[in-house]
Amino acid sequence: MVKPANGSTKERIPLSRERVLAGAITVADTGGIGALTIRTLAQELGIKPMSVYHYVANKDEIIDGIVDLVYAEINLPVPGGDWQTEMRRRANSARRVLASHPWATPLLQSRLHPGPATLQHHNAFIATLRAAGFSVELTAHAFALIDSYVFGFALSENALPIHGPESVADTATSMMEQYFDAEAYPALLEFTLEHIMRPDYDFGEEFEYGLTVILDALATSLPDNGGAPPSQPPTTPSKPAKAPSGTPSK
Amino acid sequence: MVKPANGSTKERIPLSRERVLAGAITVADTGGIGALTIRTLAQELGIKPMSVYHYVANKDEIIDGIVDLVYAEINLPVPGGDWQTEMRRRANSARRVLASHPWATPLLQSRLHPGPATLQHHNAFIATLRAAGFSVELTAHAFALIDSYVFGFALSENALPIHGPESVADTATSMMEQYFDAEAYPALLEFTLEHIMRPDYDFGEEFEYGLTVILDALATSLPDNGGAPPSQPPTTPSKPAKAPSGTPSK
DNA sequence: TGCCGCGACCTTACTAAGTACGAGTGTATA
DNA sequence: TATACACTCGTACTTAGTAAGGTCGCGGCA
Repeated sequence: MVKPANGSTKERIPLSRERVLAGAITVADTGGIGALTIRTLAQELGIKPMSVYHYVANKDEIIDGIVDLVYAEINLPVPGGDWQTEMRRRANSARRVLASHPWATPLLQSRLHPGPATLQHHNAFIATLRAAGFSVELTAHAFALIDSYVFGFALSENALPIHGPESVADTATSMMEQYFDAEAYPALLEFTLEHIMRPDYDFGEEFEYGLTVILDALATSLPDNGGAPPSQPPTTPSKPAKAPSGTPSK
Repeated sequence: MVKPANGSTKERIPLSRERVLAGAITVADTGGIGALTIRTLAQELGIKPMSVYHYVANKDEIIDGIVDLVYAEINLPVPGGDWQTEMRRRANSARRVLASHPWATPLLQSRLHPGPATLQHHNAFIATLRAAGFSVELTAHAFALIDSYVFGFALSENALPIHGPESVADTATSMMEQYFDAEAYPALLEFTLEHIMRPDYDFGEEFEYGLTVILDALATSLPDNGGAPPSQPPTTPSKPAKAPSGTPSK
């Protein structure tokens, strides 16, 4: 009745949990998690809403599923490699991934049912530090510090109205305009005018600075800090001149 | 008829925007933002749903309003004071405030319509650093670094199932149990057993460590770093009392 | 061949939310 | 007393999630 896979219309790929979750990510990427409803998802998949429930128990399971898929996209650090390099690679990967799935940032940490990719990710993270000589305690410090920073940064970054220099400036302008006496906030005004609204302003560039600060600090806390000097923190000049993370690669 | 029988005197405190927002915070604190609906809010206030709309245009305005109230609760840093002390005080205050309003953390940065308390907060933050001799650029670094950390940490902390040592351990246990072969994640397992599940484990204690790392690093980046040695990063016995990176002495 | 069961997908319908519209009620002032 | 306005509420429309159960095609099996 409906249409057996005859000529004109599209071949019917059988639905699956994977297709459901992939569709959910597409919808969320396009319109935010707010746009992810069973109905929009069904539309994206070309099916009727209730069919989704053949593959997932409820919407929460969809959320858990796509969060795990996001974790799966993040580059895992490799235990045994130079830990700073690995941490830096993972951090940059995480930032990139979260930038392409902005809706995920507040969810990553808050799910109570971690999936396999999530567990594998945490496992690799911890293993990398332990293999580099971090004590359990220092690993805990590093975990909290790095991930608070990385996820917090992603949160801030994704909160920016739109990305790209010009739109930030536009937004800042209109914000300052409509919110009455900007003169009540002189420091904020100066900061906005002299920094945020500069044409070459790019908040994303701040990421490297903080990351370097954090990794260096952890390096000095390592017991066998074998003379390896910490990499230069990208001193005050804004550009962290392509941080060569001081440690020799193996 | 539901009304109390105090016919003559009008016990009824007149509704107001303030009461609406305060009620919204109460509801959100009790059951999370998910529990905040116009209907639950009306119930909390002892009124009917539509009455709310006399004081706010829509639910979004309620969210904007309560976010600004949360900012208002955070201790402002005082420009002119010792900047590390001020930053530390503000950070601890922010953490406390966010712990009492866990629903707010993902919202703080993402609102497009900052209220007066929000602007005042940012203004005080920036002014404090500028007054301490931070260049505009270093202020931007510090802003991104500190706030990413503070909000990121709050995000992680609030994501913990419940607060307090024992419940974390319980959760970790059940997580490891139900998620099949914990042996696929040996480092995670070790970490969980030897650290997370220790009876005296308290994630919150990590906060000071990271905050100190960050403030010290910023201190060394300050041009007039008047010989003041950075404070010791706390805990972690095994560490050389070495000044953190950035000292161009090398 | 005809029936059965099953997996995949769909129809209907119930409930909870946000909120538009406009009517009731009380108080202040003309 | 009449009019105006502020505040509050009743009704109803719309979009969510999802419970219950229906339909259809296919591959066994008597």
